[in-house]
Amino acid sequence: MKPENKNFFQKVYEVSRQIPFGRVTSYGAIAKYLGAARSARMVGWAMNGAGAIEGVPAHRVVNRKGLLTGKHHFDGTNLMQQLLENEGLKIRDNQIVDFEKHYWDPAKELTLDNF
DNA sequence: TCAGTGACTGACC
DNA sequence: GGGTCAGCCACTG
Repeated sequence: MKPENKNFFQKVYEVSRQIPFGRVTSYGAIAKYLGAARSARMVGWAMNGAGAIEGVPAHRVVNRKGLLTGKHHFDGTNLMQQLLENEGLKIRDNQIVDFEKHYWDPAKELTLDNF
């Protein structure tokens, strides 16, 4: 099974599922990893449906500034923040504190061999 | 069918 | 150094 055989959305879910506990990544990082760096919006759109899929931690995916731009898509107003705080992350003003330290780059720490 | 919108990003002025 | 613009493509009315 090669990644080319999977839909873009499906690949986004596969990558998201492998985000380590307490780590976060960005939409662009996933998009770039999938070979569609300019389609970060599609990653965000994919996350819109990721909430309905078990095992896909959409709350660990934020924009490249570490800003929780998608928090309103969660049930609770601050559910996304609570989930991140539950993983040891600190949120301040809808933004992840020390985002760089918790940043997880799939292109560096993940290989397509896993697919 | 067409146009508008969106959980983004990089380039340009 | 900040604000603006274009590209990306699926979904909706």
